[in-house]
Amino acid sequence: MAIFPHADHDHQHCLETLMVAAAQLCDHQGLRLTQLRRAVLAAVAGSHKTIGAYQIIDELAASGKKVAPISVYRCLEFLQTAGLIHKLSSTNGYFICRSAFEGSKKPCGDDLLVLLVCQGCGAIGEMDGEGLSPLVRRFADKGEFVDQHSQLEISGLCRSCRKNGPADRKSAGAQPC
Amino acid sequence: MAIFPHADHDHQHCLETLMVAAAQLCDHQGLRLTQLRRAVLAAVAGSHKTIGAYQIIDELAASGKKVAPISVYRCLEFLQTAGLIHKLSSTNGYFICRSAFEGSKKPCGDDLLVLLVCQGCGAIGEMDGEGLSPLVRRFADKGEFVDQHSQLEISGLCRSCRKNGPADRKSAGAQPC
DNA sequence: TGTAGTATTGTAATGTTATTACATATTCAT
DNA sequence: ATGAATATGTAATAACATTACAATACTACA
Repeated sequence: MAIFPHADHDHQHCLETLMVAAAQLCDHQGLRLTQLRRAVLAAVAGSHKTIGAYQIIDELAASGKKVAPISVYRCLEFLQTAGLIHKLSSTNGYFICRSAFEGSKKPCGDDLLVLLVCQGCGAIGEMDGEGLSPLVRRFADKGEFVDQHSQLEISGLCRSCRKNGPADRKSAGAQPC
Repeated sequence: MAIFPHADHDHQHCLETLMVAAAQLCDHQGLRLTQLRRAVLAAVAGSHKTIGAYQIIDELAASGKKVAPISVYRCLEFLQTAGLIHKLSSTNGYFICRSAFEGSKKPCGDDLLVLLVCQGCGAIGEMDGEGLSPLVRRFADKGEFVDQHSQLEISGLCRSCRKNGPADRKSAGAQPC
């Protein structure tokens, strides 16, 4: 899969892969992927962009399921711990872990994330942090610091937003990018 | 200056250096460091940790100056643009730019930040991102992405928090670390 | 199977962070 | 002085997140 999926990719397929992988992953870890958690996961997995907690609430409400904020936050925390989703702290948005989307059976350690964040369409490209790890350790050493978790957020423009120009970008909310 | 200043360093000196440097810097850039902006800057500069917008409001109120949230946010945005402060997105906290604390006369480009964030005492160590820049470009290239701004947040424990152990850390709010 | 213990979800209220919209006041250049 | 631009004030509200406690649903094991 490309780091930024094409606008016309088969997202239904992404979703199916994810749900199967998530079930397996939770099973192996002895975690319970309940109905509510599944619903929240599906909402987050609706696109390759971030989604806010209250947007999730709205989506669930739209499909007839009324859930309180706290319930959604509890699910989000569970899913983060399980390694199925991540949080983009600069926007308080949640998004699916790439390795989960790709059907990985192993939980994604989130101790080193590298994220490309498109300012045009909001798409998130998650990359493996190869090469970054030693650098992080070097930074930490310099500060006599012991690192536990790192996140590199790179903001910019993805290919299609660069091509389409600023005019097109604003309306990009609907497309998967 | 060490990346994490010692608990017993002369913080008054930090403050004075900062205020002089800030005035010069704004002057050179044709920016107006008004009284309100100065007050907000001073509040942020009260420590080498992050401070929340509403904490700033409280501090100003305590010294007799009642300010609305929006005013503080406007100042914070100004100060960020001027390169005097940064925001730690994972905690929505604001902190003084290291180069401003050190009296630099040039605005700090904030297109590449490397931050050590101590989970014990909340101190922020800002490092120059030497060595990271090419890596960021490599990550971006891989995703056919054009990067504009990057922030690497490294969470962990600073030296003194590691030494003092968990018991001591909770109460660390008062000391400059 | 019953039951105790753990995990999950529900309910209600509230806390925290940030923005919109519009009015007023201050500063700058001429 | 005056108009334009910049900065701040006022009020309301939006957006994000948590606390405290009650009820329900699973799991293990006698």
